[in-house]
Amino acid sequence: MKPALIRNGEQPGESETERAARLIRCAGARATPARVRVLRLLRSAPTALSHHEIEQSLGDLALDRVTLYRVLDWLVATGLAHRNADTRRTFRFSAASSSEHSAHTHFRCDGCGRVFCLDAAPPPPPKLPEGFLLSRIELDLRGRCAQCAGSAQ
Amino acid sequence: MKPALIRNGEQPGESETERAARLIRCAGARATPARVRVLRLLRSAPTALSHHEIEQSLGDLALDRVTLYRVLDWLVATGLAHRNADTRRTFRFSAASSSEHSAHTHFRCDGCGRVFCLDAAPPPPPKLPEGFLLSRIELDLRGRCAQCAGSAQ
DNA sequence: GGGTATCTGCAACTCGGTTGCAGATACCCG
DNA sequence: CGGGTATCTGCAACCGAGTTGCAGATACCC
Ligand SMILES: [Mn+2]
Ligand SMILES: [Mn+2]
Ligand SMILES: [Zn+2]
Ligand SMILES: [Zn+2]
Repeated sequence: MKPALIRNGEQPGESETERAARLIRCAGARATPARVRVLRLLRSAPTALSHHEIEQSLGDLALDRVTLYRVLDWLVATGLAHRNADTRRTFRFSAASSSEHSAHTHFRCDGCGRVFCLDAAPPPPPKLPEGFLLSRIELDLRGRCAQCAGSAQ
Repeated sequence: MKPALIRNGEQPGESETERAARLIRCAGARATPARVRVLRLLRSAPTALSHHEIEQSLGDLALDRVTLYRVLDWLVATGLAHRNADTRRTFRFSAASSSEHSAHTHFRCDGCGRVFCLDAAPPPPPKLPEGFLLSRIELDLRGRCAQCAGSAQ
């Protein structure tokens, strides 16, 4: 609708869609509807989303299954998103935020498999065996989320 | 070969095989060769093992694929082993040791996917959102193991 | 607007894990 | 020690998440 006259850099007045498109072009790729929709969704999600949840959330705007996988892979490869396997061994994706890049705290629900990002203080880096290279510290809490703890056992 | 005269409790002179069999019977199940072999292997492994690695390690004593899955599931259900998904979304299994039951530190290699158990100090329990139930704290270090850091990038 | 490298959609595939069921066997009991 | 039975094993078929190859579409440079 509204023509995007902006080219680059922070734009306080831009919509979330415009912002997602700009981030994608800055990463050196075409701002296709598929990429824009997925990145916008990830950036507004409160928890890390699975491929299936993303498909659901896109509703009638849904992409082909494979295209969604490729979009997600590309977002991860460029660093615009993170990927990790949840307790049920499916990948979950979250938008990379500038504040979070080396340490992070997650709560993983053993009931529903969801992953919640918590703003807890990252633990101090420990000593590693000789030759090991550390790139990321994650504090991983496991148990049951409020919803799953409330219902059955 | 040697008849197992022991019934229960710690037995300093017993072999690793006898010890595994006793642990299984104490958990209320039959000490079948399949269970004994797998538990013995897990208890002697320095890292958490994948289903495939276990199959390989058993060599000519290998079980049916499905039986191995069921043995592993049973070990996890009784608490004799732990299961977690590695960075490549495959499950890895490790013997439960008495010293480790609520907090644990792992190093996950992004190169080969292996999981190393480290004896690092467990972080202090953080505060959770209302209604969340905590069962396990795990400090999760990610990067490259000595072997993978040594070779290609 | 047109040309082209990039992207999308479809079909077919791989891989880790699960389910159902019929035949084997560890262990309880005498 | 055997025999009976609940438990365990092996096979075949299945499932869902993720990947690959390729032909047709399209964002973006000009
Ligand atoms: Mn996160
Ligand atoms: Mn461990
Ligand atoms: Zn839950
Ligand atoms: Zn490695």
